[in-house]
Amino acid sequence: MTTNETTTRLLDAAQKLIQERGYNAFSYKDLAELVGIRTASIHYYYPAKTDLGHAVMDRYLARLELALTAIDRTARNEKAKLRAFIKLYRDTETCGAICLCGSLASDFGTMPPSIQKLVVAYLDRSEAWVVARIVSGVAAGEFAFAGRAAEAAALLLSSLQGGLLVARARTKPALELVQRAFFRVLDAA
Amino acid sequence: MTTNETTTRLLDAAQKLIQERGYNAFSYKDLAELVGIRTASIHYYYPAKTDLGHAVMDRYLARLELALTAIDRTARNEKAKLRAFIKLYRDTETCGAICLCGSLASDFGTMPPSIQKLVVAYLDRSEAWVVARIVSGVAAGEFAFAGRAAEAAALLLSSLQGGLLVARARTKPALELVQRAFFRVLDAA
DNA sequence: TCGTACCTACCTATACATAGATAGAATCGC
DNA sequence: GCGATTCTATCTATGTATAGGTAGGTACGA
Repeated sequence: MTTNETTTRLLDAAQKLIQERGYNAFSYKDLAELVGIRTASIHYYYPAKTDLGHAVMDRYLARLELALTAIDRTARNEKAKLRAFIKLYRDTETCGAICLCGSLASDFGTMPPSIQKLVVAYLDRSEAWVVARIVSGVAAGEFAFAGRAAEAAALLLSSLQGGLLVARARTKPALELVQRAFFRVLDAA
Repeated sequence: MTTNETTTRLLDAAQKLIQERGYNAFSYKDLAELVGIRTASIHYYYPAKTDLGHAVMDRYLARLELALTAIDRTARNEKAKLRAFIKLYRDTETCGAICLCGSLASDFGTMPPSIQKLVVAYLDRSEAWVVARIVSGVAAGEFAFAGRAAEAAALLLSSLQGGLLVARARTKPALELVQRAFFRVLDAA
């Protein structure tokens, strides 16, 4: 197997494990079994577990950027953009997973600072993007929302993260309801 | 020390550790150091770690019931009740902690079924209570909210759980904004 | 003197990690 | 173009720390 293939499979499997079980609840053994190599071989690519966690989060952040760019390019208005953003979370919900960032945020205190920074960056970036969409949507007369954009953005981000958490525990979707209620906020004066 | 004192201190410390680090990220050693006894002594009270987790969550659920009863008794209207409910989470936020239930939900897949059931019970109970408050508030003409109560309840619960997660990672309060935005939903027609 | 509340000492399993080996691919000097 | 060398990707074997858990002992108050 080439380095590239193996690292991709390692990152994929690690991300899956973190989202399903949490960073502190998976071991190199679990990961090795999933990928089909020995634990020692994982250390060849990622000397320490934190290196692996860092790489997973790094890629996740890069993918967020790609996704936001794609949404900005294709969606025809701000509401459609926000809907597409929410869809990213709803797809995660369908898999019975939570957001990688939410999972790491929940283990936040036990994470090395380098990973903490990436988690914060992910949240900050998401929030800034949502705020921009709302501000722009209000300016365009698309939303009647009269409050501060930061309020609505905090509500959306929090409820998406929390919605995944709640939905997984109860094996009952939450984000459809969350989405509906959220757009009421924006549409109401 | 009496059994009662020690169990209380064990439960307090365990809850703190779960809320701050997560169930899989604390050990009997950590707990023993916090309480000032030996790890073996913890086994005297809680033979297995799952017994301890179960007991912590059990108490948390009982306390929720007490809190809801107290709120129902003292708050003068539905809006005040919801505000008091949110205050429970805002107090947690102040401590830099997340909800015990949210922490366990994040480790959900690795938890024994007996604890999973308690987590689900906590969420179900909270949701049912919030739904009842909204329905009642709408009936009393206190809220203009025209949607399904389940929508707003899902939004509130999710955003409270997620808000704690997000706030802790960024050491920047989120629930005040969440609260403001949430009441816009109820107050808008 | 009996049970409660703790202790010391220990066990087994597993975690992350390192050392050193090897088969095969790639590269370099001549 | 070919042998020597070096690199890649993986292995086995092992180390060290820590996890949860057990066995059996002890001090002390009712």
